[in-house]
Amino acid sequence: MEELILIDGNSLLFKAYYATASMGNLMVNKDGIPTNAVFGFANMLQKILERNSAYIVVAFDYGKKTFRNDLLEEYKATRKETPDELKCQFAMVREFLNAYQIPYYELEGYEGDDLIGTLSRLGEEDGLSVSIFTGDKDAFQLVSSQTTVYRTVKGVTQLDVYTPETIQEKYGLQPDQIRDFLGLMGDSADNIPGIKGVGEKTALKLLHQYGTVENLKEHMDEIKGKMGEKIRENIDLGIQSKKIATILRDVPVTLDLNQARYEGYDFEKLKAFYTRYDMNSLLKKISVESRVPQTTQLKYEIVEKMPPIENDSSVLGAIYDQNYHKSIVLGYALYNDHQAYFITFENALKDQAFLDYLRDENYHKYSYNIKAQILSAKWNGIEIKGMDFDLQLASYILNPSLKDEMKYIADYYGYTSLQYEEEVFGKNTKKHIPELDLLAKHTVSKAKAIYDLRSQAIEKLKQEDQYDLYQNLELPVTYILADMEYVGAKIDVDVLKKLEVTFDSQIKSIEEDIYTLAGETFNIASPKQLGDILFNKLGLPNGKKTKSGYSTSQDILEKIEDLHPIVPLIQQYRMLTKLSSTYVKGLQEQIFPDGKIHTIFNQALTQTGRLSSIDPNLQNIPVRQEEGKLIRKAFVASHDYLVSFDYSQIELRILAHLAKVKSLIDAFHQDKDIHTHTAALVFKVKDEEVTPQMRRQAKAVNFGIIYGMGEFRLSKQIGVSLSEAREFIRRYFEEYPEIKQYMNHVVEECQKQGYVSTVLNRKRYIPTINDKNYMVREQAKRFAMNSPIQGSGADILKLAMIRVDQLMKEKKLKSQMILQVHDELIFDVYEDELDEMMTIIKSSMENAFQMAVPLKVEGTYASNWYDLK
DNA sequence: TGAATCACG
DNA sequence: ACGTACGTGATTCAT
Repeated sequence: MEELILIDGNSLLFKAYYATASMGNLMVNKDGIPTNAVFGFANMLQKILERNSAYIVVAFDYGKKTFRNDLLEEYKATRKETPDELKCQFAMVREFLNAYQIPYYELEGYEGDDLIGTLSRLGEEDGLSVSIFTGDKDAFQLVSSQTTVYRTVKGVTQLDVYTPETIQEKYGLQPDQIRDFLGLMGDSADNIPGIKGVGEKTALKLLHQYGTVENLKEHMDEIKGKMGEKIRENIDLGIQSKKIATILRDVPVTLDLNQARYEGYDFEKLKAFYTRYDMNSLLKKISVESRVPQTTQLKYEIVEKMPPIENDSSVLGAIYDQNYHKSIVLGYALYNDHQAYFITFENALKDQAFLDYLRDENYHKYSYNIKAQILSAKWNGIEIKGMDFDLQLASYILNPSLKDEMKYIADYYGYTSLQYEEEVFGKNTKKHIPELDLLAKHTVSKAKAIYDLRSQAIEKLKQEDQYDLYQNLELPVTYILADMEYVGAKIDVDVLKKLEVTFDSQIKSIEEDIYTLAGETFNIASPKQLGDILFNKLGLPNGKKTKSGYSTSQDILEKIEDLHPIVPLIQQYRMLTKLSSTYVKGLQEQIFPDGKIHTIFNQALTQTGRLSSIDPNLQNIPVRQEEGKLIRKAFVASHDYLVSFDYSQIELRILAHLAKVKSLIDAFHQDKDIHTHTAALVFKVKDEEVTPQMRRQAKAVNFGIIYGMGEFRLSKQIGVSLSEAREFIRRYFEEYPEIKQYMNHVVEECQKQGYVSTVLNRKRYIPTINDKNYMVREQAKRFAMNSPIQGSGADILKLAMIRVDQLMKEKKLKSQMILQVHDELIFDVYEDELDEMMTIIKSSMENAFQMAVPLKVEGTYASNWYDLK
């Protein structure tokens, strides 16, 4: 069925305007003309056009007076005057639509709603499926089996879908009862009275019983009590309000389908428009699009048995749950230049030829998030080999800020025919398995996108000199991570159970003490209630950081911990509940039937190239305090020993290398304690004369420098005055002048080329580096200074992982790498391989990357993680 | 859904 | 005058 798109121009323009205007600074072009509403509207239109619909029309209101004012004089009387900044954009949007060659209708005395009501009726009669885009609830009354309403939720970026089913679900009403609903409730924005005292809840109750306002009038004498009185008094207002809320469907407009057919924009006109109004992101989009051939209708087949696959293809499993270790796989899509199929998972399992194909590494397979593909298949009994192109990883390397969704990724390459996952699967409570046809179409579309975009991605990687990083670093790492996740970390659940008992009894006892000291019981976990007790009731000096009340965070509590015995108790309570809920209880819930925890390492998320770990996060298991560290006793070897190696001071070494800091490089070559060395320089004393206090302060600066810290933060961190901190930093840069030079240089580089890069040419784009806002700009500078350091650290550990893995394979060792924690690798090792593993890991890590300073590692083995120190 | 808090490197 | 150190994830409360 062909689709007719109807857009409520006024409604969307208003929404787009207020969505961004409320944030303070209005977007304007270089002549100072406000453009925010049209920009929002244009963005939304581009998204709508991705649906490749046949027909499209935009409707506008026209004239101040409509028939509704005849019914009710005060209709919309309380509306504030439209701001001038928006008024001028109504003309602008018409200009925009002309460039897009999209017709718009307006008719004196009618609102856009009424035009849409009429056009949707005409569209339905012509056998079209109709989609209405608006910000108003009123349009729900137009919904039918043929007509769907898409309503903007937040700003104009997100859309809620309304079908007869969703309206039934949400309100328990038929679409045409929406008129009665609005009539009864009234609408303060439009100044429609409704029946006083009847709100959403009551209106729905009445309609569920009486169906319409008119029928309610018939039966209103049956209604008892105050409610009955009110209804009898005001029923005529209700009936009139309904009339006003009713969208007309027979205004004198005609729908000329030939005129409404969308045949693409006028490139030159649109380019001129975007240029004039400084809408550069949109301009870029159409410039890219115009080079991409228009996608033709996707042809594919849903098969019960996969035909023989002749060429390299993209293969994509539809993984339903976010956690692919536990998820079902709904089916597989396969796409190459002359084959396009979808097979359900059930049928795939029975299709021996297809299983053989998947297992055959000689067939190259392209995909998206290979690790998830391999593991979801593996847990469900299917082996995949030869999957050697990953669009997710390639795109992440090209730009780590890209959102991890195929739709967005494809858009980045100017390939715009995909749908959002949410559109297909729904979200939150509405998440569901779509019908086979829809699922197949969506999955095959994505497989096609992978296939079509592969050469573009590879080309771009080569162009950016990042192909090596992708092919020889990230891709090997993804297979290693897949193995690590699948092997998992063995847990001794008894350790956790015992800790749970201990912690919970301590929590209980502390809880009682806190209530006694406070003189009342309250929710200690509620910062709001806690703040009230501490700062109002007990009158403690509030290190008051008002945003939505008092801050009760650790650093505030530390300042007042000696002033009242309740404070240390709260600190204890915080620590113990954190440990109990996040770790002791949380980890137990994550143990698989094999007695292990299988985390997911996200390889395409961080802005710097680090991994992240989720479900559960095994990169933040407590270690700094003894109580928390006990959790680590639960992580045990599944073979004989756990082995851990970590880099010593890797980020400072990288800084020394990148900035060519002579004094630092020398110190590292002499294997000096780097914080002591720094302290000696800054305080101008001999190494032996450095006090612990001096070393502590120097350490804070060393770290702070890596993060781009300012004097304010330093003074707070080490407890000195602002001027002392300033002097400290001055001395620091005096001793390490290359660091200052380097930092300036990185920032300048970033300002010039828009990104910073690591030792392996991993890039991070920082578009705010030239922002007009001081704060934003300063933050961008800190990103620029820190990212090459943190990112190079990530590069180096990944190199080490590849080296270790390769050596282990060469020597056919059965021990396994299981975890990575940013500068540390953890292995599950067999006793008879222990010595060899210790040697291999140490040398692999130390020799992972050649720098002006040596890389130093420290390693230990033990039977559990706690004893690895 | 977002803010506050706190766990890690 | 302003606001103040990088990168993450999980839990809880409150809207």
